[in-house]
Amino acid sequence: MTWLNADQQRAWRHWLLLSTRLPAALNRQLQADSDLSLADFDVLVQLSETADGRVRARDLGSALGWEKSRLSHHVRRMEARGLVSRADATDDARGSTVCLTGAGRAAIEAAAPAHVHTVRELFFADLTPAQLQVLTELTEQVLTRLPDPSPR
Amino acid sequence: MTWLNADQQRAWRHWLLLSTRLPAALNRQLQADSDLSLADFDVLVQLSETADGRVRARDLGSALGWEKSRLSHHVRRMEARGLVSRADATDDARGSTVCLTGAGRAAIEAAAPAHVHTVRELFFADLTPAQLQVLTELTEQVLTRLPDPSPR
DNA sequence: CCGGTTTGGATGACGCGTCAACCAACATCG
DNA sequence: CGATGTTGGTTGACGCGTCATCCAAACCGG
Repeated sequence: MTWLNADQQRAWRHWLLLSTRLPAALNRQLQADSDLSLADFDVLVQLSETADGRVRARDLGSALGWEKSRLSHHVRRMEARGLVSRADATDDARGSTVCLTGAGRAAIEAAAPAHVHTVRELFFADLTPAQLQVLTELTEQVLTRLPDPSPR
Repeated sequence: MTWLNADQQRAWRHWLLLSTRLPAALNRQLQADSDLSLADFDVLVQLSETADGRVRARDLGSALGWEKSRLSHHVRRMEARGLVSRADATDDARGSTVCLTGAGRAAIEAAAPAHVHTVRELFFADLTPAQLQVLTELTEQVLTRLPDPSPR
């Protein structure tokens, strides 16, 4: 069996560290400043990008790359906090539609500036265009090799 | 306020996706093949790298970059499964020492080959040396800018 | 030596993410 | 039409990670 070589190990440990700490740092900032989680933010972004602030749950899930169970749990919690509401889909009696509430819209509008600022500051601040390009290629390349998350 | 430009957005979304899906994929593989989580694996690696398979809890926590509360919870769960045991530290009456059990050693030895193979396959397979170097620089660069996780 | 602070660790509560199971509404094809 | 899938969504259980809180031992200044 071949273990990773020294360079790979170094890259791998740093990657693992970064891919846990960066989201954690963003979460803390969002939570402290706006009482939202990163996942809340992602949901609100999707909803606020549509004209009427309503998205079919199925489409929301696939846009976010979430399992339907995860989406269901999360939307339930967000609904309890008044950020979104749920309605039945018009064209499919099984379906469900997630709707952005006024409070939800207010929350993301209040949260976005500071969040974007933090992302820029923590991640993009010192990245050269060359690094950015390599990063983009690299992530896309690895993502294509990942097994598709099976819709459970 | 300046939102991210198109390149940055693309890189950012891919990054976010990858930094959740790659660990998830590894977790699934480890779980399915060896009934271990990625976190279990990390703990076992640390323990198995010492001569006697014992590490002071404090040191284990800082080696992993974990909060002490997280470590405490995790070790408790691993202890319940027989992978590690706990003992009092000899030199400090407050201290606690985490010890690798026979079952723990067997578990990591059984899990390592397939796990390493998956990491290589999913992440390093098609990475060029140039990409690897940029990735290493980039992660180190960003990590230094991250606020230190306060030892709670 | 005594009082205050720091350190090492445990615990309970709570939000998050996955898995397994379930159910009702479509779809398909005999 | 009816049997047999498939799709959209929910729920419960459980492991994970953070926060807040607590406690005892160790350290440190006067």
